[in-house]
Amino acid sequence: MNSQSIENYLKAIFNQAISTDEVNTTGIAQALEVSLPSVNSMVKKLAGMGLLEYQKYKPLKITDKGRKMAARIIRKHRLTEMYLVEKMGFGWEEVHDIAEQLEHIQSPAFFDRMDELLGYPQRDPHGSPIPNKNGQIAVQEYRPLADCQPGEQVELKALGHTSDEFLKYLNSKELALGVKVEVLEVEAFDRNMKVEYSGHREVLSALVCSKLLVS
Amino acid sequence: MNSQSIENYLKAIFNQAISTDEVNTTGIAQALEVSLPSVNSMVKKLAGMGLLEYQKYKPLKITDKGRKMAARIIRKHRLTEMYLVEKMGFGWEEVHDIAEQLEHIQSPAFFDRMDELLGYPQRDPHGSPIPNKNGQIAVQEYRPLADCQPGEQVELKALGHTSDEFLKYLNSKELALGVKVEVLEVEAFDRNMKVEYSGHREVLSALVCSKLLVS
DNA sequence: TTAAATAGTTAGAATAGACTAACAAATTTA
DNA sequence: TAAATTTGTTAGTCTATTCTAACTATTTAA
Ligand SMILES: [Mn+2]
Ligand SMILES: [Mn+2]
Ligand SMILES: [Mn+2]
Ligand SMILES: [Mn+2]
Repeated sequence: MNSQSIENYLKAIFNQAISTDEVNTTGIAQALEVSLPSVNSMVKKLAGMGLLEYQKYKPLKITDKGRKMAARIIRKHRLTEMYLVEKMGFGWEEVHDIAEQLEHIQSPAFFDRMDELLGYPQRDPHGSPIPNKNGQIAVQEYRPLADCQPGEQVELKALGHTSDEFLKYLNSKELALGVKVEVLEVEAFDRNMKVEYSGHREVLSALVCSKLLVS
Repeated sequence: MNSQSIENYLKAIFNQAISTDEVNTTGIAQALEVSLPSVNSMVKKLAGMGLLEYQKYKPLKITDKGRKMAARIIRKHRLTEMYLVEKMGFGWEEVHDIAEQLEHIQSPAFFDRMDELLGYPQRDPHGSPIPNKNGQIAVQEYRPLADCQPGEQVELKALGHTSDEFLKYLNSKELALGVKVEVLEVEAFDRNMKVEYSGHREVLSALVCSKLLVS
């Protein structure tokens, strides 16, 4: 059985591989808040387990085996988040830290039951795809709101960032998944957007718009 | 934050203290399937944390602080078992191993929500009392079926033993909590009991009768 | 294209938690 | 009560995971 440490490192490497492809040691150290040498020694261990390809001074490459294993942990994380929101009444800003722990529970039956009770959901409460039991994960086909033009009407589908603070900010603006958003104006200077959705009229910063994924 | 190891040792010591009062190192080693020296060194650590009183070669004594901390872990364990049975459809024989892991989750909100969704249950699926949030635990006021006399009518309230095998055995006999049992005969030689309950007529061994707690 | 800055590595040490081997105390049995 | 058995302790080792300090390779900038 893999330790929680191993699982957390692997997951962090997998997540960075999605966004940047070039995974570097420093990024993992920052994501996990550990020292560079800690990452270095764990990377060697993961490579020894066949989960990474590792060559000194080269960017890390996750193997298919590693990808699959990471996706299975992420599956548990996201099913848990969905369960906490849908079945236990938590807000989407409250569930990540709990899921961070529950993702290490060893009990296929426990997660299968969650999955079943939830009706086999495809996405977690933040719109991220839930990998299947084989560790396969759907690709995100959404684009950031920031890429939209004035006059476009789109639907909020997922988030590119899921910190508590951002989620609370979205709560305060009543921005939730499924909301239909119309782009009214884009400020050329700073790319702020004036938008309208469910009776609200708001100006959203470029930073926020880059984290709202729509279709 | 206490490690899972610390929590498991403390819980094992607390549990032995309930049944035997005289807690000895060997019993803990057997319960946790670790070596005697492992227990010895952990005992010293727990004593240093003020959770045990420890004197060389003397039986272990758990302190009030230790008792309270253990009860809070057991609260999480038993709430989890109840939740798994009541809200997720698991059988009472399936939940212990999952609860053994979930009891270490650090999230008061998670367990508070379980408690609330369950309607603040007093007992777990095996009839054991659920300690309250302050680490106080109700005393078991039930007696073993083995102490009953022929002609008595009693109700099955809790179990004195909760291994998977025993629970599956009870399933096979359709013996569940709440079942009304009448003692028909007691065999003087081996204390086997002939009993009747919900249309069944069975002979139960003395061992089984000693583990069925009734009132 | 050398110098500075950044990124990655190695060596060595600390802590937690487990173990075996050897021994000592306490208890049981003869 | 003396011997045998059981129980508990100590010493020393091992693995996992973390760290700091020192160093090296790579990348960026002057
Ligand atoms: Mn999350
Ligand atoms: Mn985690
Ligand atoms: Mn249990
Ligand atoms: Mn446990």
